[in-house]
Amino acid sequence: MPRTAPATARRPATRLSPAEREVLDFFVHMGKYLSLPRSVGEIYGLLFARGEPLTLDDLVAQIGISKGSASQGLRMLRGVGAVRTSHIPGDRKEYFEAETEVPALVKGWMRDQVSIKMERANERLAKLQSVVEDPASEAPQGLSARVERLQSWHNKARRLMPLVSTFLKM
Amino acid sequence: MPRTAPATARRPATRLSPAEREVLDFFVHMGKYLSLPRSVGEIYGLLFARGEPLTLDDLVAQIGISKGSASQGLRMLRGVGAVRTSHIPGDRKEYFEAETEVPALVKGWMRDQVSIKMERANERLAKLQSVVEDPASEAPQGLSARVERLQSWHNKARRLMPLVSTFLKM
DNA sequence: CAATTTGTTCAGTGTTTCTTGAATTTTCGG
DNA sequence: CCGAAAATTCAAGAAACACTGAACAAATTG
Repeated sequence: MPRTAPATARRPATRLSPAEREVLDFFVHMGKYLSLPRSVGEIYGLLFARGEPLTLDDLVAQIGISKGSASQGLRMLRGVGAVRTSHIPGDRKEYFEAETEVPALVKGWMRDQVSIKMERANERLAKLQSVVEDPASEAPQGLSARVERLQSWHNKARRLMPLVSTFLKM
Repeated sequence: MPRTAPATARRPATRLSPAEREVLDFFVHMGKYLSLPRSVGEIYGLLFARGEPLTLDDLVAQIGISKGSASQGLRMLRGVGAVRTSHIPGDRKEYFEAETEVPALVKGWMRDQVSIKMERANERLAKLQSVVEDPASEAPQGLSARVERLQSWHNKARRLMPLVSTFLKM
């Protein structure tokens, strides 16, 4: 019976310690809750585990992902402030380090994920409201009122955000 | 004669009013923020727009999705409390109605999405902590402290949840 | 209890999203 | 500036996810 490789074959990463494996795994799973690709969780996980700056090539070699994934994942992580970069004089490489301060992470996440989406939601809601109120749109009975209620709750949620931010930074 | 449909054919939904279309669209987009499949946004959208109970077949016909999708989407929506069911005496059909009260929606979402994930995260974190503290796991310098900090922030977030709930129900 | 209507399940298929790796661009030490 | 090293881009392939539709199960009715 020909032994077919399992569909979920893992890549040949250089050895990580059990503790490091566990950290990667942890962040991969947490990342799933935020719909982040596996590679992003792995990258942040390794940087978090090590606690010291690593180069892109380090990440590629140790995790066993492609340079492309590493590059894109790092850009994303830098974008939300989860990863910082630094340089060593006389060394051309870029060094990446995990931001492990939760308040900083929350701040970046609020800014880049939550606020933008709130803004978008607000625009869409305004558009919806105007369409619904146009008689030509043939809105069903009572829809206008329901949409209005949605709007008021949306505003409430917006007012809540700063509170959450404050709380998590205490 | 075998009529072949184009691969990306849109489904032939029966006519929805412009207002209804807009509502579907709105919830499809909001659903994306929560990684919900399009069909779920459409189903909730139509129920929200109409504001009255509809049958599964109504949804299938009006939105233009398959019975399978409708059934699964409705189960999910019922699961989080976004849709209620009812019956009409002497009618075999099941009727579905949107829960439009935001406090009720928040409650269901908290219970089914947030709390469960917090619980899972907590378990994983505990496991991570125990692995990291085991000398055999060869944890890098300082990792143990970082994980501990993570734990304390997690607890903080848990304490925040009831606050958010309360605020949104005011 | 057979016929009919309603709702569910799930294997197959289509679509979206992620990853890879080679080509390309950028960077900086010499 | 030049050349090699570092990083990015992106087309193609792989994997994950959603949708369909037909088979099935459950419920109701004549």
